[in-house]
Amino acid sequence: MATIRDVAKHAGVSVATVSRMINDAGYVHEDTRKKIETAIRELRYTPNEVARSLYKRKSKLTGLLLPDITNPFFPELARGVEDEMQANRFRIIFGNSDENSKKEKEYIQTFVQNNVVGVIASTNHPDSDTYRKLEIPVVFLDRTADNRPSVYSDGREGGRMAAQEIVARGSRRITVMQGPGHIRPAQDRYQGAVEALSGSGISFNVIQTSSFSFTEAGTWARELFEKHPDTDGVIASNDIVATAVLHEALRLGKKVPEDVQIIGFDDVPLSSLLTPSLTTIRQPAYDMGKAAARLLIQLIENKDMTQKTIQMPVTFIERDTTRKVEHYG
Amino acid sequence: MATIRDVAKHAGVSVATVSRMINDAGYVHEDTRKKIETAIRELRYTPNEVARSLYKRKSKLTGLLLPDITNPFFPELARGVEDEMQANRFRIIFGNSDENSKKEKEYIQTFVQNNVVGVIASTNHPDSDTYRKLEIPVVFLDRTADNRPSVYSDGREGGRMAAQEIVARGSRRITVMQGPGHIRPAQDRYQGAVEALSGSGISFNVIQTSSFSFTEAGTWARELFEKHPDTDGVIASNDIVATAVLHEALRLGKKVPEDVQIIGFDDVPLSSLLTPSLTTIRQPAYDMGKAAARLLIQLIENKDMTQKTIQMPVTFIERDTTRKVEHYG
DNA sequence: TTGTACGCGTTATCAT
DNA sequence: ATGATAACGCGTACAA
Repeated sequence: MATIRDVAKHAGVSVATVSRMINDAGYVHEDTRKKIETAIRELRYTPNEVARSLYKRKSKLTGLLLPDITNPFFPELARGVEDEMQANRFRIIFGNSDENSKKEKEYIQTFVQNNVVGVIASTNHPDSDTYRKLEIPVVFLDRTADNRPSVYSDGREGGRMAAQEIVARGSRRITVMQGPGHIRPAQDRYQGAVEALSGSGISFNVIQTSSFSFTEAGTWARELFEKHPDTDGVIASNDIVATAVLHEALRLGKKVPEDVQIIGFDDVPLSSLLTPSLTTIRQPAYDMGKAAARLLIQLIENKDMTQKTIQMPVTFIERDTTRKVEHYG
Repeated sequence: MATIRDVAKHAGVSVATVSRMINDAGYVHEDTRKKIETAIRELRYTPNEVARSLYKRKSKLTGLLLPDITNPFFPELARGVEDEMQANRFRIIFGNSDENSKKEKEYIQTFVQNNVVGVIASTNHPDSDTYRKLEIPVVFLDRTADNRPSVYSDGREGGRMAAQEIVARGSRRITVMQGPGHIRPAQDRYQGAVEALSGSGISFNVIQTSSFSFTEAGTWARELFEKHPDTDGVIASNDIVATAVLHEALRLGKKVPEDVQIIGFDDVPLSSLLTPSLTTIRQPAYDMGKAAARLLIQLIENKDMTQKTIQMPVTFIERDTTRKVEHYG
């Protein structure tokens, strides 16, 4: 790899001049500029970002920490982040945390060891020292903490929405699937649903689940219909679980949505391709990712912002696992 | 951030001693070791990887370039890579290429500017200068190039398999969906299928598709049944397209697998959750990712390997979009 | 067993 | 308009 020295020698000037020209800081004569340009081209010189980073104590690197890229909600988020970063010439060091604090900590540590200028993280412990003590901007994505930069959607409202819509469509023996206890957004949705259901005076059952994995989802779906065979409405903690429930319901010969209605959460891409297609509460994942990246970049550049937390709207996506209503409410 | 200097001062020794202790290279007295350990703890010192990287001309950073993390096949790959890298304390700079050479080139360039020690890439142009001129090891993932390190599965054999299985199960008016022309694995599958079909003397139609996106998949599914309404067997270019075809077939009131059989490719996680669940040709994506990372790490450490290309087996996953047979062949 | 000093590739300061 | 040089934080000869 050619260095700035090589370029300087090749062009017959000093490294200082080359540096000035590259960063166009300070004067450099048109003629020397040309010479340097040629040298750069001929030697295929590109600045060493590591040396830059060492001197300036900041890089064009950014850290992205997500629970599990294998959960279909996160690729959308990640892509939104990446597109925005890429457009602004930032690069991303990526890691999966598995919602595990130790792993998070390790990642965050190596992020700072590599001089990243900012971090986007989806964590359940935004208030832990891991983040509190960080001297670079952090944006929490799909998670919140009071008064700290974050981009998330209103899970509670989403849960309420799901409950209202399923009740409005006639379900009366509802089962709510409560997502993993340690995952905040899952609990928000759950509470929203419970809130709305309690308010409406309709009784409901709860099935507790402990992960969002594809393989386990089937187990809970089976448990659901074993314990509560007369369920006529399921509010799932996300689309994966909803998909498993749908699959199981059909396997048991139930008609969806006639016998049982199902509402998911997230609106991951596959939801519309199921048969029947899945009614769900949509989070605008891609846009959330983009917004988070944009916010982080602003934080990196300005250091102070007025609008630090962005709550994105959730929307009811009516498809075929719920019945139609004319109008209600 | 504390530097090695701070630690040295705090412990009353020289930076060299601290360095030696950290990397345990050379002697260091037990007493001084203790003092240094305390200093490190108290100052919360962690080595600056950037300075390390600059001096050693190599980092613990690795580049991962995938077409689109939003395509459900890739998260599995990525996770495999990440798990293996993480276990070996390597970090990943991640980018989406969109199968676009310019983007690829930009990413690869910034990878080297950041001193990455190796690259894993899923590209259609492994022979381009972008990769040929790289001075660090590259492993091609889900793609191949003669004699260069790569991890992929036998798409051609997979295509053949799909054709044989669908024929063995009685389809006689088959439509093959030909994936995007510029994506190698898609063409391999296609050719494998065509090969087997031609060999069996069974006629077939072809529908050309130009991406693997969720949104467009539906369009081709519709086109398929408009142009070839009597199709009784579909070999899709991947599970996304297959899912769209399934969805469309059901929408048209066709019975699957009685009226039309469908075979996908990849075995992405959702396939088993569809109703009917999708018969497909499985690629062991997670393991492929792991294998690629393992191979890259060996390349980074050894520089010469005997076994440079790893072909993973594809397997026929019989589920419910195909009919049952007792035995055949 | 420990310390001094140089170099990794840049940028920025200060002369010239 | 340009050049010499210190500094960024670390690892390693080499000297002590």
